[in-house]
Amino acid sequence: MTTPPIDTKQRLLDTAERLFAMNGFHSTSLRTITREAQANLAAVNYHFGSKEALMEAVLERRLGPLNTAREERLRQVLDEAAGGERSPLCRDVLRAFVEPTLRFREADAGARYFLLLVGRSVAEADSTVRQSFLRQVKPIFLLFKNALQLALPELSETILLARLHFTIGALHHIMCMPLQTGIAPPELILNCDSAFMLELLLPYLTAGMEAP
Amino acid sequence: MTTPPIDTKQRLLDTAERLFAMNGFHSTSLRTITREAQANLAAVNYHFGSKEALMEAVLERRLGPLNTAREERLRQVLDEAAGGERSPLCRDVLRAFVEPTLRFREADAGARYFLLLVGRSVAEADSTVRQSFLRQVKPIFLLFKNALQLALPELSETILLARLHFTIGALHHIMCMPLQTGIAPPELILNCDSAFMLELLLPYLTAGMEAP
DNA sequence: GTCTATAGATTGATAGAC
DNA sequence: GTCTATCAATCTATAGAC
Repeated sequence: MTTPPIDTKQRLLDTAERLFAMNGFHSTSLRTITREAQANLAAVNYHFGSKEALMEAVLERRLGPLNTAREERLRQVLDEAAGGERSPLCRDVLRAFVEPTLRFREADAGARYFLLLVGRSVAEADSTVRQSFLRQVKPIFLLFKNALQLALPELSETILLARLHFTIGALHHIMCMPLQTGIAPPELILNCDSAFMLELLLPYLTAGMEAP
Repeated sequence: MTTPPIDTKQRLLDTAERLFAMNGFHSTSLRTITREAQANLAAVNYHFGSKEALMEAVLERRLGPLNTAREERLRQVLDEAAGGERSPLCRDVLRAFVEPTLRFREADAGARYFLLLVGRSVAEADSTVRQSFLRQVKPIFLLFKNALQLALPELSETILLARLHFTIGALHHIMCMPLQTGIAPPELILNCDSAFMLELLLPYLTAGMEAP
């Protein structure tokens, strides 16, 4: 066979994921993507319809499974707590969000690029890209907001929402920084393993969320 | 006089600040900037030399004064503590960073756009823009890192650096979200006042930083 | 300093052969 | 599905008149 190891559509997704994450949506041209994916310039429009549809597909491919994993972990936590009628622990709820993310990060090299892309997509200035991302995370966001309200019933909704946003911000920021030069500490660079990162994140996020 | 109320250079800075913040560096063309600033297309290259130099100037104009204010507040905190030989309080160090930022936010409408731009610049995919921003915040970052090491001598440098990054992430995220639709809570939107925001931020950040 | 005009390059998208 | 060729629109930057 002279066909490449994986099909064109997959190669386009992998390449676009990496390039969008590293250089941004607007700075990455279809020419660059198709060249590096060893595909024809017209391939993106044939397989996806447009550059924006390609970005949407890049997000969807990984966000689907990741959010499913988060949802299942959260359900476990809630079931264990609601079997009795106790509230879930804040730390367990946070772990149900963070741990699948970090575990996901170790799946393959592309996943790491993807998380970099996610970290950047919230702050993305282009409204098409940002809205596409927000649309895909809104359901899981609301699920965790509700779980946290069970864990911390004494907090007003305003304070809880604000703290959830701080949490998301901290998490996304740390997924962005590792690939960057300069300010980021070497221990947090690309090769940092998930267990270590989780040990750094969980105490900080839990303490912040439970602050008086 | 038929000359406009403020000179062209200022109008270009104001307009670029707003458009870069709202739509991003790459999605904002010199044509759009000069049109909205009621200046000629060639004006940017005459006054600044290039589009990138314009961005650099936009960042410099506000980051200079803001960082000076942060530095002075930090010096006060350190002086009060070191006059005796006590360590500064973590909360006071954090407040020295956050409060000038929020106060700055109320100065004028442009400042609010600027903080949105700052929130986006850390995660910016374009390396020129990101590097330009990081270069301008690195000194103040190191100053606060040192102050926090005085406040929390029991933390290892790795943990402290990680937590400082989480803090920066939470702060920048919340400066980005307010102008966005969808997920952000209405209370955190554009019109949220600084005192309220400070009351939300400080307990969260302090608790996270001081976590066991 | 401000303007017009344009160079020079790059972009996303598509038509049509194979 | 893949390819070539190309369109039409965009962009930054600059040269040169006023």
